[in-house]
Amino acid sequence: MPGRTAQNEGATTATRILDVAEGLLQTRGYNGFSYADIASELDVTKAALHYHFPTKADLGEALVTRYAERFMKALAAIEAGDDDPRAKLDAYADLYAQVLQGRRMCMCGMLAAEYQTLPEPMRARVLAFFDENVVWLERVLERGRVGGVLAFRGSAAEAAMLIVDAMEGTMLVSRSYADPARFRSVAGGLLDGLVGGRPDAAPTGS
Amino acid sequence: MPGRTAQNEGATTATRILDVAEGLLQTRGYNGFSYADIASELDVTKAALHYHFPTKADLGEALVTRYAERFMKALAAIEAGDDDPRAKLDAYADLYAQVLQGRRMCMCGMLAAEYQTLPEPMRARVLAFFDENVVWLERVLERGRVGGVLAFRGSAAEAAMLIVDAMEGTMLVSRSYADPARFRSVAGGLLDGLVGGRPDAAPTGS
DNA sequence: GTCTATAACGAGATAGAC
DNA sequence: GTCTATCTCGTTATAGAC
Repeated sequence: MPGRTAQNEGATTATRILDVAEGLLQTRGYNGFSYADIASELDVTKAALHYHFPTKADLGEALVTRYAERFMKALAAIEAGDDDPRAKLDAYADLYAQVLQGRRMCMCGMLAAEYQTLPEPMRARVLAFFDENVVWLERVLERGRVGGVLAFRGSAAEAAMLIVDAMEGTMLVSRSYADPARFRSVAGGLLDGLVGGRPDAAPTGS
Repeated sequence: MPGRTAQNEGATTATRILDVAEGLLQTRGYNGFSYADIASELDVTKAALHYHFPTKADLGEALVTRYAERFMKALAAIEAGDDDPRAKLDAYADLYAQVLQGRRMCMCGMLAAEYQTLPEPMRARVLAFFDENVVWLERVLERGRVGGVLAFRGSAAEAAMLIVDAMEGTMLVSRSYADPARFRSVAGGLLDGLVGGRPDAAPTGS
């Protein structure tokens, strides 16, 4: 990739703005960065940013829309693979683990914290992201149960919500410790305990 | 309680400031409220607030310190009870459920999202809060396992981290949906699946 | 301990030249 | 499409009277 810089020189300006703003949003939150921050990283003026994204609400909506679309494509890619259901769940957890690199939080988890301060269009996108995650997981879980390779208590919908919420939560906490290994340990332990798919290790000590 | 108002007229001014600021912090985040917001709710001037808490960092540190102390006292109260370990875990989840009323997020979960923008003293308090939660849970889990009433995979430390992280995560997501029932369902499902303590319902479909 | 007043700065946003 | 310049407002914080 010749000529590429940290700000992705080969891309359109709008895309480069989104790339920088995305990093700031996932690191500092929607209320934790300004147009001035983006401008200084890209070495352009604030006015130029307002040409591409007139208001911060416009920018925020574009950011969460792009993020959600990219995430759904990644889910579709996992879906298309020929792995077994447990491997799909591991791949799902790995999506979050990748985001956690560079001390980034899941964008929608971050926005969930700031939910009460968000413009309405952003709120709707955040909830849609969680809904779509739950639907995807529900399908994987249900198929795994029908196929006899996954076993879990309760409904697939409840298990799916638990997985989404636990991913967001352990990401949130592990990021504060700057410890991606903590995330991997907790996420792996959740999947082991929830759906099995491995030789059932006898609980120790009893 | 005669003479009490929503702003707790009977308390000292510093306490009333903390009460209002606490609600704002847990609802909107540290970067989502200002001294002007507190002043308008209490009907005092911003200057009066700065007398009690010179800087916002001072206020933030006082808030997280008070919150953590109160939470640890609640944990000690559960510890002192003669309930069985599973009941203690349910009581633990109920602490979070109570916070979620009024659309509030756990203060330290909220601050974990904003971690990168926090002054160092606040950061340390947030991590200490999580550490103390894990230590408390670890003890409950270990005693339950030794006593034969709890069974879970892996180490007590890993299970404790999973519980803390999942509580924070499901709180974060459920609050966006304004749906405390969602929290209760997911938190209950986690404890059922993780530690049992109930008749082992056979997984369906396999 | 609380007030008025204001300083000092940064945020989001716009006008108009180039 | 990007710039300079500017505007308005909100935010944190301080000085000094009461």
